[in-house]
Amino acid sequence: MPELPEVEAVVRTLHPLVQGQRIRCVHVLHPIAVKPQPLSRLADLARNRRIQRADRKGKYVLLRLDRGLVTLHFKLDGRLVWFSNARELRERANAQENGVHVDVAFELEKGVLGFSDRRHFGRVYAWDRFEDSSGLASLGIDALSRDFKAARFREMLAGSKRPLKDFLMDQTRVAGLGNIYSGESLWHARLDPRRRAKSLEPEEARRLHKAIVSVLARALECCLHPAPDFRDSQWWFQGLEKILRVYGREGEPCRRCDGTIQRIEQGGRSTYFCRRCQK
DNA sequence: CCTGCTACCTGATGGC
DNA sequence: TGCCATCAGGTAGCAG
Repeated sequence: MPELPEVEAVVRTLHPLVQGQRIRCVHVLHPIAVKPQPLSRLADLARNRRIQRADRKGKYVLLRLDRGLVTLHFKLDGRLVWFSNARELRERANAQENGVHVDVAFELEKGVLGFSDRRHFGRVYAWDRFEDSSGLASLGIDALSRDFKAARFREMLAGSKRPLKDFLMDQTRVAGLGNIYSGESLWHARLDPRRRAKSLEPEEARRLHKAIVSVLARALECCLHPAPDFRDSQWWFQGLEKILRVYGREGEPCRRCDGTIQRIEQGGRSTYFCRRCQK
């Protein structure tokens, strides 16, 4: 489950399900999901703790406990699943029939929250304090937060010679954009992804800031309708295609000019853009 | 400090 | 059909 809007939608759905609940038991069904932390670390920290709230920073989901916190990162394919009770978890988790892949499960007073990632890139970690997680502690300004302001963004751009696409993907500067929405934002701002960040004129920087904010807002709306449903194993975000202007459209016509969408590689990832109108 | 590259995994898809 | 190559919405860790 990829970028910031998807994670935000998940957290908004998750929060009312778990707030105030005590974690009765933690099951690590696929130990790779907690590596490299010691196997017992998660259960030791989380068992019998109460979840004060579920929230989000960048693409991380946080379960803030009455002591310590749990972080979940979905990487490319991770997701949440929900079971009514421990019995349903036992019967269905990683079962042949009617089975659901589950890596880690938190048995709550009411319901069971599961973390699932067949690809095993995703991770679930336990921390005493927020700052102990280097990934979390190094995150930059959250792209959906009020602190993400045009003036500040312009200063950050001015301090980097990296290509715009790489700059936007860097979570230590602006947290939340990934491969899809960084490319979409650059298309909306009519900027060439290969341009050096510091080469932007003030007006271009403002345009990019505005594009990021509006792309994320539209994507979040889309992710909330319909809202995530952790009970439905088929559930996934619907209708994202209709808001995407360039992603995955190599060889197809640009939606703004007579150009054709190209695919290039940047930092080992695919970038889609229109050479004709993105300058 | 900054940057670029690779590894980490599994599954879907398309060409032959 | 089978086999192989390529691709996938992310980040940590490492070398230079």
